[in-house]
Amino acid sequence: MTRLQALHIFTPMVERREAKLSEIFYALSDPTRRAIIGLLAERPHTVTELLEPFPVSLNAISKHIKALEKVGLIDREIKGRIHMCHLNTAPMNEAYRWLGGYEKFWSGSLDKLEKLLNSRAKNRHGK
Amino acid sequence: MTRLQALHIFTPMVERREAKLSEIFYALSDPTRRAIIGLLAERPHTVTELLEPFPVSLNAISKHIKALEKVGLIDREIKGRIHMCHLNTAPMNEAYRWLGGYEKFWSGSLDKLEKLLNSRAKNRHGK
DNA sequence: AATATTGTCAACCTATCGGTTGACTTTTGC
DNA sequence: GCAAAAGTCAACCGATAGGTTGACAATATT
Repeated sequence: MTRLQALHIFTPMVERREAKLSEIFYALSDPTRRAIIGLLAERPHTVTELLEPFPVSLNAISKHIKALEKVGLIDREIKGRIHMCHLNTAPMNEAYRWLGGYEKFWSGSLDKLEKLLNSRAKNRHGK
Repeated sequence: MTRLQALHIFTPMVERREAKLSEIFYALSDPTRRAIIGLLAERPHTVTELLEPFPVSLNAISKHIKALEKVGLIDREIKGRIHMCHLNTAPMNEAYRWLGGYEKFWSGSLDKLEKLLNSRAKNRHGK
């Protein structure tokens, strides 16, 4: 039983990280939300500025922003009635690293697989 | 109009790629499906083998497999009554590259973002 | 031939999602 | 002071997701 087969007896820590990963992937699964992220990658935007490109209501955008904020992809800076939205890519890093764990399959390089397996032990000391 | 603001006039090609990206992210947003992928990364599994670690019905797993198959993450090899499931990571590559487009934000190498990153967290050594 | 095994399909249930409209609060500008 | 502007909150709606149970088809086993 070396595999992660006992999903239901995951430790709370791993369980939480799994849940977080699910939320991040889900947040990124909506094209409007990804487009919002794209806009914020250029510069911070207000809510109405973020609304402008999309053929939906202000409320819909407000919800998307709230969803992105909840998973940490957006920081909100409130100044009077203006809500300035800033991109925070930190949560993406986790998803990126998860996918990166499978990079060996498409890179076609056995060296990379070796390197990955070797670096797995000391990975615990990262960050 | 340099930005991708006109989301609704995306070309069909880009539109399709966007849709595919949404599907992939969505497929990865479920912890059971990610765990299935983890198992298949070791070796191919039959449907019942994939069922074993999870406290759900066979039908539920069958649905997850079908979902993963639909987005191309699983190839099914049918031999008699046995359905052998193989992992196909190719679709992940697209999601990986999309996220990679934002790598600069957390790698801390872009001048425009130095300020933001510095204000948010202490500087880390480059890669 | 009879039975167990492997897996799908169909119907259903509940929860949630993304969208809407409408009412409301707070801030800003005239 | 008052109206416009910027957003949120609440309620609702149609679609869909993930789960279940039950029936079924097809292949192996005895």
